[in-house]
Amino acid sequence: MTADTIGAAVKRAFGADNRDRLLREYLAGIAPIAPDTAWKHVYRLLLWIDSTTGLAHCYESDKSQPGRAWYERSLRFHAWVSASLGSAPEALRSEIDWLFRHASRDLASGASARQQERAKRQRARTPGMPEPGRDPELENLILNALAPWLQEPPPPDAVRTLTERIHRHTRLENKRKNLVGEGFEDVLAVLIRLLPASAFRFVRARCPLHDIPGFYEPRDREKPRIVDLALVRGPEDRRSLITAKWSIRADREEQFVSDCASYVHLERAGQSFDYVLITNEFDPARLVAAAERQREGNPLFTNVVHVSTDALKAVYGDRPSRSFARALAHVRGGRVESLGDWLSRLHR
DNA sequence: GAACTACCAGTGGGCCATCA
DNA sequence: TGATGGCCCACTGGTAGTTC
Repeated sequence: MTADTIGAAVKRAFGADNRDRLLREYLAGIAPIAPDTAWKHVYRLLLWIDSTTGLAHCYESDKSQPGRAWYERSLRFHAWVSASLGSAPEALRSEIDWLFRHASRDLASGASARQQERAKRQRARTPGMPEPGRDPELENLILNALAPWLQEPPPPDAVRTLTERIHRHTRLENKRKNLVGEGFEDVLAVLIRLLPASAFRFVRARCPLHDIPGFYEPRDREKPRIVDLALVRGPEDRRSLITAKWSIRADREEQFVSDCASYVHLERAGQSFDYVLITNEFDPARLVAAAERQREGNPLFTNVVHVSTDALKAVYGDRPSRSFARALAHVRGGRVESLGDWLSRLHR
């Protein structure tokens, strides 16, 4: 990659080009990937620490606060991930979240001097305006909290620099949402490509449906359907259309059915295909809903794949009740399978 | 070709209703 | 009353179309 292309990538540090560059950097020397270790790479690259609990994120932040039910489950998840990745619980932070940490680094290095110079010229044309980054309420909050330990007020510039950094940190967390969404698809695609003796002849993330062999172009003025991840494998060119969702919400569950109906509608080869859900969702009710969802009397999904069913077992604990027990029954029955098991079967 | 706008699809957060 | 489930929101990057 040339200096120019690195510069272009860093303009969108969380965009597809830079994600691709970072993934190649992370995976250099790792290939081939053993299927049963794929989940470790997914977690090392994408899993993060919830800053409000200090624990690895496995459920919504508000329900994982100390004292609430998911705090104990988050503690178990954090302990399990730490042990499984060979890390101390306190050190897990630096073991995971690789993609976000490196994209953030690129974002900081990409904040160009040229942009700052331009901002200076823009402000010079309209003098007397409030300075960017000033946040008097936040400044007061910090100064009041630290007052007992301060011998004298810090210089205004130092306070402003601190508030700017806090704002930058908050904005960065918002960028994670996009990174986890498309990054999950990217990570799965590269891991599948790096399986040993891969039997796949077609692996593409965010693939237009009509680019997959055996599907029609969109009709009339219909928009092209985009598939999260598409695979074609084996001597009979078996097709797998994969919806990859780090987490699931009820409003997205309806989309699974309509997407599948569109895929069936636009199939032209007259052959069946697999419709697969890959997720890191830990909510048992959502997993059960995905496992049991029907379409025309058959399971909607050919396979329901979780990044780590061992993590699910660890989180749910020894005495699961109600929906937790039901989700575990699907795990034990194989309806919800681990990423490693699914990859092992696929690439044989 | 650059800059801008509108729209889309993805995510987690958070509020609130329901249920056991 | 606390856990759970449903829904909507804000925010992001990507893309297509338009304007200059």
